[in-house]
Amino acid sequence: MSKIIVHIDLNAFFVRCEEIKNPSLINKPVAIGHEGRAGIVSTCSYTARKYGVHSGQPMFQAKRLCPNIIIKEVDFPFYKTKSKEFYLFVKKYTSIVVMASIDECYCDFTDVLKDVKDPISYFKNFQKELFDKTKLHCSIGLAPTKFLAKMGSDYKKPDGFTIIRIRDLESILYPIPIENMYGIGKKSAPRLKAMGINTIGDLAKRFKEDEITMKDFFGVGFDNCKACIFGYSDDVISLEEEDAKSIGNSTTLYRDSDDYEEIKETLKSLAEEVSLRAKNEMKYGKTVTLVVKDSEFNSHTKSKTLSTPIIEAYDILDVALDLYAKSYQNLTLRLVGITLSSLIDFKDMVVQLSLFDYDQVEEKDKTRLIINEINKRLKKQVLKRASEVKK
DNA sequence: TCTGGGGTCCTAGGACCC
DNA sequence: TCTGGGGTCCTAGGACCC
Repeated sequence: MSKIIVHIDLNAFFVRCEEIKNPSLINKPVAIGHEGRAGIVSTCSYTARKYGVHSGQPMFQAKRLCPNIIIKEVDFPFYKTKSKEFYLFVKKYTSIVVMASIDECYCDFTDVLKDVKDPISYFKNFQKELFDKTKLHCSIGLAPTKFLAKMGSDYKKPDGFTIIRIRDLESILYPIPIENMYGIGKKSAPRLKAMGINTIGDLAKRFKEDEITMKDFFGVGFDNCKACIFGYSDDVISLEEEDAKSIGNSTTLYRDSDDYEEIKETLKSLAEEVSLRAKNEMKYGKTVTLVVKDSEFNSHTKSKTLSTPIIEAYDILDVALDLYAKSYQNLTLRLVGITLSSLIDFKDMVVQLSLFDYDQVEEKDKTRLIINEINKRLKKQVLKRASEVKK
């Protein structure tokens, strides 16, 4: 028996949130993003899309295409609140829900739909109720796998509902252009097209006829890709929280720069931000990566893995400055970023430390553990205060 | 004024150990 | 002194997604 996997996507989510805050924006061309240097469109309204505005576009281009466009700054705290409302709403329907990002989730409806005669009216009602309760719009995909459910929710927007069963692969999935397939990006799509593969159906055909070429193209992703397009890929919604693998912060400089002091100041605040987040998540990290973009927009990374995990801003900054001095002193930079990875949980750090004779632990490490504990308690207090204020 | 910022996963080469 | 194969870790880069 195949499962019933549902993918729910909140349509033009950021824009919709802004419309909820300010209903006069409804039916207007709206773009979310910032207007400064290097500003790009994060999301835009369906009205703006009619002018050719789309996400990822430089803001000045959006303004050129649509001079009346209304630009709103990203308001993450509010979007997170609405996202949480959405999650709790879905949770009332099925306990098996996992948010895949701020505006989409995967759910398992296998048990829930057992006795439902008419899933179409069931989900139409779901959409209506979601709108009544949260004022959010959504598209829904229902299928036996996560991949097909995702393709389903993308099939008709906004407010769409699409079922893709195995017997619908030919009629629904296969006509879809290859560039719209989840997992095929702007590098792979042209390469596939050059091979005469223009739709997912073409890809399926090629998988049947010429497995050798497909293995060569997809490498380790071959099995999964094949499973996706023939309808037997992953259908497990795991409720276990995945631990973050890295914590990073980057910023485009006010202007391209090779000025050591200016870059040092920027790196300092990036290191502070990374350190703060690492402390909030109770994670130490062993690897520091310095990310830069040069004035030609090429990305470069340099990383260093330490024997001792670190969390303090000055430690992170030390490594980042060292990497900078070694490799990028003479480069004019457009963007700089710092990422902390090879993360180790705070509680595992304590275990690691206790493996040593405690007297041998350096005084500064003891201090750090105490600082961390204080941060943890402070954070709890802040959250408590915040929830009290809300009430 | 050309092109953000947050991530994950994969590849490939080199160092090093057994 | 020469030979080789497996495994792990580190580093740099790149594709992709939201």
